[in-house]
Amino acid sequence: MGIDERKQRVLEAIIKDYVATAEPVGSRTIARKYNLGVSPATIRNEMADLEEMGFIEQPHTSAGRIPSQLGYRYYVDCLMEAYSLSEAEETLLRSMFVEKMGDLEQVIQETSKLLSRFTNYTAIILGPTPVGGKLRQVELIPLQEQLVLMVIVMDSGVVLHKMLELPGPVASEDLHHVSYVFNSKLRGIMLENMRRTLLQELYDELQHKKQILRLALDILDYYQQAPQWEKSHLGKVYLGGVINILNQPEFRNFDKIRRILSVLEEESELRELLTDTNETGITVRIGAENRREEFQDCSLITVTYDVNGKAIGRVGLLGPTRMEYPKATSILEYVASILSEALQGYYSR
Amino acid sequence: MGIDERKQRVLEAIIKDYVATAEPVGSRTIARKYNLGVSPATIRNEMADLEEMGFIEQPHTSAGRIPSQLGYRYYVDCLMEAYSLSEAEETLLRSMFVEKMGDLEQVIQETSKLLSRFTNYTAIILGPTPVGGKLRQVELIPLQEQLVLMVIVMDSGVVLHKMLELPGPVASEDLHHVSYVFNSKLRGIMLENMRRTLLQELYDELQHKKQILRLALDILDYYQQAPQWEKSHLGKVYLGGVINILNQPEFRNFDKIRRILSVLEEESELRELLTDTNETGITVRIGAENRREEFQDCSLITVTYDVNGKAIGRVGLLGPTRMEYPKATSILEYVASILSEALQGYYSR
DNA sequence: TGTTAGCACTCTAGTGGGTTGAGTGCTAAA
DNA sequence: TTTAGCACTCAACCCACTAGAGTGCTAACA
Repeated sequence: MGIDERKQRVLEAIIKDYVATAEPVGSRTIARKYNLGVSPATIRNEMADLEEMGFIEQPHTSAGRIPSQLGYRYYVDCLMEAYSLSEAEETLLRSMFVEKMGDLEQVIQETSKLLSRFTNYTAIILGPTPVGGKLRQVELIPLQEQLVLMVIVMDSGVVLHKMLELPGPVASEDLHHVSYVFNSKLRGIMLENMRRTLLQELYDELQHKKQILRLALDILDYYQQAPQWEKSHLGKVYLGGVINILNQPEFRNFDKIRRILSVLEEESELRELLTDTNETGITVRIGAENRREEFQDCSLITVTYDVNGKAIGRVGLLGPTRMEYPKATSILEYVASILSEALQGYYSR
Repeated sequence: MGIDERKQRVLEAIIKDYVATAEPVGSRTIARKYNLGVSPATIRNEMADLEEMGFIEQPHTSAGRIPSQLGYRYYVDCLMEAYSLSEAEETLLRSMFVEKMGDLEQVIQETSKLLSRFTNYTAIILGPTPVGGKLRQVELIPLQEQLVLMVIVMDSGVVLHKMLELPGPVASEDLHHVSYVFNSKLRGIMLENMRRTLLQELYDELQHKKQILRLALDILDYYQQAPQWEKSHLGKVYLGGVINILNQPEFRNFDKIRRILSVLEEESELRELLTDTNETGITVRIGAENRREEFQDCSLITVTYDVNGKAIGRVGLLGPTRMEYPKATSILEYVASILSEALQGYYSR
């Protein structure tokens, strides 16, 4: 049994109606609201077929139908037509977008708010990952005798900082010297290759200055050891509009909300959620397609944003499976594009 | 009508029981569980008095009593005896505390998680405010021809950064020179005095180098203009255990939760919440004592943390008015003290 | 052969009455 | 002043009933 055109239109009608109302859709409703030119009885027959094929389901005998996960998937893959933002919407979005105010972090934070406000879903943005980016500058700033703040600025404008505790007191000039050597060696190197690159060259440069060599090596060791440090290599996660989850009728259930929120509270979970795909374009995860069991009833749409043609992070929208897919994807893509554009400014070309 | 000792004990019993069970407390329960040596009837009389005085109230005629806001206030001020953490608890807390891993931000973030896990309330921490602190180092890092990243490191280890767009292209050496001048002039100056101090001295230093003077002034102007920048002067807000709100039976109500979460989502609201007092010690805000109407049913306990005897931020616990005040305050104070201790390490003395 | 009207059937959600039980206030006795 | 006794109140729960939406099936129709 194939899925002919009329079945498609019935499925589409069911999805559209259910997305709009969050109520199971009956045959009469479809016949009335979406003029397919056939009677409810005929639609009932089609619905029975669609149900058998697994595209829709019935909460209980005397209720209408709701789209199944498979139904949404089919809709997203085959049926849905692209929603194109109107001129007015684009202008509005652009006008709300805060460009180049403050730093990168702020731009992204604001973007997540904007996105959630515009869609009424929850926005999740993975910030630029330092890993893969190139170093621009390293500063070692002495705070106390044995305490140094290491500030690393990436080409992308991402700023990392880490406190280093040195094994012994160090003269300020020595530290300065190490800073200088690091900088002259490191510019343009990838963060993850920092240690390797440096080790090779430090000896040449500093062999006549044992004391400083020792210090430089200590710092590198410190860098290597600290497992916490690695975390900051992964890119921060920004959330916007978590509150919107509470507005979805399907989440009017404390247990569900608790479980979803507990995932949203864990930065590492979110990062995983956004990074478990390598696709560069847009991805749509419907219900159980999300690995996390807490997101059974959620869909997550993500898209990369990029600078100089290279993807550097992901923007996501989390909502119920009953999501406005066409609109959400369009807005998401548009916002990602203006974010890319804005970030372009921060990046050296 | 005074509040004699027996009334106190009845009030205390009601509060303790209600805090533990979240159910209205009846006279029988008190007579049974808290041996005051009198019958339920006597307790009923006392309760009638307490109600008349406004310390307790009745949800409806045939229910027990619950403490009123005034009742909690009296309890916190007069009745409550300090809860002292056991050796074991202190050890456990200390062992879970992550010291000097990574940077300041991470320590505070982890502290908020620790605090919320330990108390089952929501932790809110206001990070160190750059304002009032002293500058340690300023770095101007060129990213593009007209784009400069300004990194400011405070004595406290707080790192601020801001993107500056210059009106025209600038040679890297010039920028370096400005960096150098800034640094030599600024160390030890308070952030908010930066501009004033610099203006006075820049002329002396740079009058022979018109081009660089111009640049330096532009940068200062930029700093002065940008209103967004001011925000980062205020100290970040860290949240932990938002999920715990959902576990309180009094918040099993979507409207309440939505309203509370919407406040928690706004960093500025939280900052206001924590900063609208100047008291240096512990503060307890019960119900409507919190200005925000959304927190009618919440209590917020806050305490300052400090370094070198100077308060630099606040740690707070947000829970229902039915809070375990003695335990919460003790844990909060202890955690604030180990946080202070840990931060001491970051601060130059 | 596909479509449709008609109809019996199913199941949820909502309503209203009755009961239970916890807790109270009042009164009178100890 | 305390306490036992008692009538009273009220939320919460249970249960039966109804209304209504929606279905599947059958038989007639184009």
